[in-house]
Amino acid sequence: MPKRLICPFGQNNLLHTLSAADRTLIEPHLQHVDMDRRMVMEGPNKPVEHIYFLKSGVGSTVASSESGRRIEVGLFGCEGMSGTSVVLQTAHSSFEVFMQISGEGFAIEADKMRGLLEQSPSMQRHLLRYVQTLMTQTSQTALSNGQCKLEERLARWLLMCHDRINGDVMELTHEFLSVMLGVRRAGVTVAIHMLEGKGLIRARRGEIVILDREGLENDAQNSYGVPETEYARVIGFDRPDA
Amino acid sequence: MPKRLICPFGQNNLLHTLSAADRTLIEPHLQHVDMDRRMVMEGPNKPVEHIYFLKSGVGSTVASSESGRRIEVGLFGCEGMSGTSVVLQTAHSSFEVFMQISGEGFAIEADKMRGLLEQSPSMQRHLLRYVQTLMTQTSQTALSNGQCKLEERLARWLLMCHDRINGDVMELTHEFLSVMLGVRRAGVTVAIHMLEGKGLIRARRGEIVILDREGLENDAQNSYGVPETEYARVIGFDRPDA
DNA sequence: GTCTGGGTGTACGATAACGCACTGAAATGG
DNA sequence: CCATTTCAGTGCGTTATCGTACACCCAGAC
Repeated sequence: MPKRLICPFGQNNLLHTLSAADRTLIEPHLQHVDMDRRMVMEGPNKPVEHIYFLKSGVGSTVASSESGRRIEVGLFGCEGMSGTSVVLQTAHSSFEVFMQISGEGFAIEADKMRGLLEQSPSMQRHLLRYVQTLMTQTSQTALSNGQCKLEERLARWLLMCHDRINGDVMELTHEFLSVMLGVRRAGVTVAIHMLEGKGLIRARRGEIVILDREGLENDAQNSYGVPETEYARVIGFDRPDA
Repeated sequence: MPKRLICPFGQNNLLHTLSAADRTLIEPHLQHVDMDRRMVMEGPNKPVEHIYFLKSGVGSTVASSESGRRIEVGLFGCEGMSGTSVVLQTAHSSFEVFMQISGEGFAIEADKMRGLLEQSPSMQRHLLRYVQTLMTQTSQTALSNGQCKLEERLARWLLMCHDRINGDVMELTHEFLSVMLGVRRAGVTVAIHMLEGKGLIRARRGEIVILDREGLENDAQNSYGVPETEYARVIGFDRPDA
């Protein structure tokens, strides 16, 4: 049976799972925004100005070193948010966070968010618990980067992305994936052919379609699943209202 | 000029940098403990029972997947603490956390810690800011695992460990390092010889001595330094008292 | 229609690690 | 002191990925 993060597409699950009181508190401050591909939500060593809760689309957190190496360390969609450093009470982010796949979301000013966190311990608690799942995700990424073959890492990435989109079609170029995974573009092409050869995906120009999700999970060799399970446990998908 | 996390050896810097009021609050609950190598501070999918603030020694956070792959995703000494999932308001940890290099520390029961966090927003804020530096560390580990050669990763690891010990001598076996870095034991042996050949370290049976810290930082090619700088900024090393 | 550029397929030698296996040296413990 | 265990050094064929390079294909622009 396939595991999967059941993302309530078209609404943000972090907001959805807030208590009624907290939702009432935050809603007046949320502005609807279109989030286009490549839109930058925060930048390294810059103060976070806005926090974004996605309703659709996928965002990516990329770490970099002074020597210009880059790699994706986190990914989120309608289950998550940007701006976790505000939740952790530091103004700055060490990472670049930007949109990978266009979508829509809600923005809130960082200062307002800080005020709400102070005002509502339950909201703070909720978002802190989300941060924990993010840490788990990043840790599993570190594990994956250190121990898995490219094919496996690609399978994992596609699964995580698939969880966060509506349907089975993703608009992605090999070039783009190579940046996320921190490998050669040509390497991605080969890995994609492997997965395609096994009938797990279909690749077209600028597009990858998931054909066999369960097969992909198998191929990912358990490098998928840990943060997803944790998310279901610590956040869940139901409104807490009685 | 070498960068370096200046760890106030022999006391815990997170406790040291608390406000006087918060120190008064937490001190009655702290129990002094000897922390031997291999001592387990928390285990995967188990509730955290105690939180440890190290005064000396080094602890390690290891992520694992169902298929048994393991790799270190974080490391801390007298600058940090275990049990961050309590700070993030989830009872459980996804990781195994254990001592790598024996030392001493303070233990506090998880429930008491939760109470203190609720009671003192400033203490919570302080520890949350520490969590942010940990996230940065894990992210840089993910970057390092994905993009750097073994020699570079080893240099980074040795630097991080060096920051957290007193002096330049570390008791470590190749076997042990191979687990931390997620590579073959024989690979570690070769990498150590590289660094030794450059005169950066000296290796004996079960022991590595740092000879040229600045040279090591050079060798690590900027894969060292980001979380260390962030720690200095968000936590610092001075008491906040006026 | 042709041009142009982004995206993809492919090749090939080089390199970093791997898995495995065996040896020897140093510590430990009766 | 000798037996045992732990740790380190080394070799060798194999594999994954790299760097680089080039040709092709498709979509939109002119």
